[in-house]
Amino acid sequence: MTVTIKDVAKRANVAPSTVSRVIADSPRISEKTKKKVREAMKELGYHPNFIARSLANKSTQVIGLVMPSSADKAFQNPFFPEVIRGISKAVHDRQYALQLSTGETEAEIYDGVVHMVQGKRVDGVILLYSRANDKIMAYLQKEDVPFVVIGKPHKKAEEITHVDNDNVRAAREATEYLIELGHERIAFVGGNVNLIVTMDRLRGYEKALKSAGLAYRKDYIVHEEFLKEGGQEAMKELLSLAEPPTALVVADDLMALGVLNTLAEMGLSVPGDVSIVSFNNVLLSEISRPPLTSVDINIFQLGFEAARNLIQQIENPNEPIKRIIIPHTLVKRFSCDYYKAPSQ
Amino acid sequence: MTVTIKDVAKRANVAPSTVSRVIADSPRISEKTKKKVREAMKELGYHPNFIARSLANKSTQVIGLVMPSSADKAFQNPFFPEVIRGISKAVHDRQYALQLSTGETEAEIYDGVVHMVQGKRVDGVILLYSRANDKIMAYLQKEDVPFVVIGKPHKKAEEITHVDNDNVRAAREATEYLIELGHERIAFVGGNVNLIVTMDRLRGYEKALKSAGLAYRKDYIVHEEFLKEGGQEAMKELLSLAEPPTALVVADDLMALGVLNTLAEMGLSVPGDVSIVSFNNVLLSEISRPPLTSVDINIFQLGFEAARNLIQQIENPNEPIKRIIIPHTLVKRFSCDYYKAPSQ
DNA sequence: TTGTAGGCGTTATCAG
DNA sequence: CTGATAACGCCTACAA
Repeated sequence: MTVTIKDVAKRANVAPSTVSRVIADSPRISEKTKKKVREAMKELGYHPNFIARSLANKSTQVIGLVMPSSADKAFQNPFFPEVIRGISKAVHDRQYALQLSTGETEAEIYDGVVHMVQGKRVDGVILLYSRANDKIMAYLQKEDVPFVVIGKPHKKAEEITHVDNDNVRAAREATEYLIELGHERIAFVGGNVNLIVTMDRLRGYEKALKSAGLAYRKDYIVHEEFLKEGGQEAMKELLSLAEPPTALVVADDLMALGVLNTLAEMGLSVPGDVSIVSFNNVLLSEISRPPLTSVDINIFQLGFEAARNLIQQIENPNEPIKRIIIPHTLVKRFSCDYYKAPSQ
Repeated sequence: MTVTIKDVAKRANVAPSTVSRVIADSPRISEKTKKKVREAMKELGYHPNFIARSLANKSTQVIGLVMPSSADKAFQNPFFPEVIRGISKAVHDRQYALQLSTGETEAEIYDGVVHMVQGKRVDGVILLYSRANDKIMAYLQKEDVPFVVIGKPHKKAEEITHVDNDNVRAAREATEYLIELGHERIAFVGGNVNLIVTMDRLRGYEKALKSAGLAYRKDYIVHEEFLKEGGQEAMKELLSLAEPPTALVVADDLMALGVLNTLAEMGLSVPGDVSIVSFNNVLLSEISRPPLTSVDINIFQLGFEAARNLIQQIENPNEPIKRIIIPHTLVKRFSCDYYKAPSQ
């Protein structure tokens, strides 16, 4: 039925092993036979069987991708298509394939990962998120599976290859930008508290306040997820304080969109009444109203480097642990303005 | 190194084939030996090797997913995470894995698909989009690979299993809703003209106009992609007509978001000056300003059914061709209002 | 009910 | 430079 290496071998009057070598483009085969074999392959319409190769090789040329729980609204974040685009790019040239984790709940996803790892379906794994006490990460580490995480591991970051932004600095700079504009009452609107990226950005925000000599107020820190039902409450509370903030540092663009709309509903204008700076600089930030000032974290690059380094790690077992920091830049649009003292 | 079926066999004092049968839960093995073998598996930490199984079986339990070109902004559409969520759900229970097509350009993606099909890496394929003259679809058909498309195939739809909405009807109903509100000057803002879904929705729009006795005007049809640089131009032109439309049927929520912002920039209010109804009802439509009236097309279900049917097709070779229509419903929010004659 | 043996399509190790 | 031959880990007749 399917044409195999043997058929090609017969057709070209050589041994199967020779055909195999031609496929691998071994330098120890004469150009003449190579040509002969290649012709036979063409004529028969031969295509190597990856599965058989994998079995013999103990290498699948497949990389597993682990997304956060799809039950989570975070799944809808445009961050993911974009990292995947980067990963896909890096992976395509080197002939690797991508396999996606499946399942809705955390438990299901965990099982899925165990399955694809134990079943030897993948050579390595990329974790597309990083949060505190992640079972999957612990598992991968225990099993000594090649993997890289996008984001900073919660613990033992120096033992795990990861690709990240300097989120502390990014957040500090974003906050400093607002300070430069004259704002003194700046609030922080974070996402899921378990995500390391949230923690880091919060720390950067803190640092900026501190070095500017501004007070760090607990009531200025909000961690609701604005995309959830009723998530607007915390936002409303924040702006009903006796001394409401005049500027917000928002965890990411999708959340910023939610914030933008809550503000509009409350009759507050951006950047007129409140300035906003957010993160990620996805498509959304351009087409929002007003277009968002956002920290571009080079999502594509995050994915690209993660994949590139994972492949290196797979192909070279004693590749050292690495920490790769992708640069960021503040993209100024129209969601920030100078602080204006309220006209009494 | 790795523990195989043989190791388990020795440990349990049975033949490898017996172990194999236990894995498959063959009814022709006594409960007693089953238990014995299972204990041995546990003790040794055995996990079946999927690759080896695939080779022997000629079945990989993997489904390939083909996304549109990631060079395309369409890639950022929240439609995709959501279909994938549905697919993932359907696939997880039945122990199938998902493989993603890689590559940026169309040519790269085509190559990728050929690779994964010829390399026997997948048992079947789901096409996550449908457009006119798609090389990939033609290829899959020619090679007789089990596949299903999400959306309606351009040609020979009766020969290809597909999962779709009745987009013609959906668009007609959406348009009729605007007509009921008193609108007579209704424009259509479509996405990529090559996508079948765009064509169908345009047809539905046309039908609604026709049966309401309203004129179908060419200058009311716009097909720019609003997410592109300069895509707002067509929009502006549309609204600068001598008789500008008072309502818009917009291809999908993401585009609607862009339209919303272009309108705001032009100083037009929604739904005050212009009413908008769009499609897909993704998260975005809830958090946009105003929240969008949108046709819910049950994206999750589209993915779920596609996967379910593909698996049936894979496991039962003479499964008939099917056309599955997922129901839709108009979700009314705040982007539509009654037509108000302009105060002279 | 269970064991034996051959095969799935490649690659790798030896010879030559 | 090329050819046998034995794996890779599992499945499935066919036997027993």
